[in-house]
Amino acid sequence: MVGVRQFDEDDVIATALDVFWRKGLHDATMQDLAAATGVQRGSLYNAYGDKEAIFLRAFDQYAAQFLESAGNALAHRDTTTALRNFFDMIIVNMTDGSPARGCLTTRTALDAGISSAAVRQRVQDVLGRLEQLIGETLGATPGGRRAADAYRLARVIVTFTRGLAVMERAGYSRKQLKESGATFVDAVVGA
Amino acid sequence: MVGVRQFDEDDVIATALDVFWRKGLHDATMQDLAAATGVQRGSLYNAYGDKEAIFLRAFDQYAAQFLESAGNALAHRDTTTALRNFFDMIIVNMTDGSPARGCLTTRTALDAGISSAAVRQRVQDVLGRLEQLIGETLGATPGGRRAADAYRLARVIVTFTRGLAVMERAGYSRKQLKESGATFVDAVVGA
DNA sequence: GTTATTCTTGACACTATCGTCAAGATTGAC
DNA sequence: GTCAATCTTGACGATAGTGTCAAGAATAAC
Repeated sequence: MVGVRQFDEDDVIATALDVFWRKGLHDATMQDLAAATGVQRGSLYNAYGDKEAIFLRAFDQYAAQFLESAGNALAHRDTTTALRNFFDMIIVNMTDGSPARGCLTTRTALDAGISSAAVRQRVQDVLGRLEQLIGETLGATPGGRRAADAYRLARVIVTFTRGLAVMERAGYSRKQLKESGATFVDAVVGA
Repeated sequence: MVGVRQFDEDDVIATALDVFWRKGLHDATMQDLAAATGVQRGSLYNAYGDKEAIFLRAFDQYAAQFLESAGNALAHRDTTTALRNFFDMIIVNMTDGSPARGCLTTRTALDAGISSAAVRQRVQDVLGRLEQLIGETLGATPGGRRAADAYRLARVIVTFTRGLAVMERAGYSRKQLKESGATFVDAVVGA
């Protein structure tokens, strides 16, 4: 290696994630990324190819961290506690920052101008793995549900979390989201 | 009146609604609207001012029709039946067309590049009125819930419908959405 | 210290979109 | 048929974004 890269790639991706999280893939421009990272547009093109490539790296990092947090939150013997933790985590994740950043996965799923198969696939992967995690949690309950029921319910829970992300964008406060989350958990699992 | 308008305003708004529904406020361009309606860009600017004004008209029409459909679907004595009808309506609404158009309200709520207070307000209005409709339905059940419970649950139901809209965008089929809807209704109300 | 390689930089060409405007076309009212 | 108001049309300037490229800067290896 000669003529060495002037910036730390991990830093750039982490900063890019923040930009994409706030603006969305479509609305974040290369100029935004250049300004936020302090790396010139040309260098970014040279290093990564194009905006989508940067997004994919950032999203992968986000997804890994997100799924790990979800897994941790769900790691409780008591299903109700596990789900409460999980919802707390989800809601904090989307209401964090000022102004709040919302949920990147949901924003990306709704981003109109995305035809990229790679991006769609990532979104589906995150949701699928989340479903899996929750399904395992529900099925593993001592004297728990039948597997089919657990996974059907897991999908309902994932769907509800997506709904929370939309409500956050619509202007509902963290407190309101938490109340809905609690009501949901009581209604669905507590019963 | 002299120099009379060459197009039918209702037709234009209806066509514009279709364009916005498919592309979103941000991604639909005046050129798209001009091409779809057959009315030149300049004429649209002359008649409506700008894109947002057209969107607001189209969205109002959409919201009125949507809330009426919701009200009809919910108009059943039996709460469970009412909710089933409601979810059928919602899911058909978002999976209709090919390719499916998704949910306009949800898309608009997530649209990143929207700073317009007017637009945000419309989204909140639709969700608020929907909550109201569902709350009334739940509260009106013979021997029904306490009002506070009904409205808290109504918000959970609205949230879940938003989740369905996201899942549709993520690639879930009408059939899968209906299954989740049914599971949700059973879990939340059937219990 | 020289070299060869890689990165950085700023300018460039291209495309898309917005909103505006003057000139022309249209038509109801008289 | 003429007039006057309104609509339509196509062109314009401005802005913003994309991706590319040649020239220059930096540095690891020798």
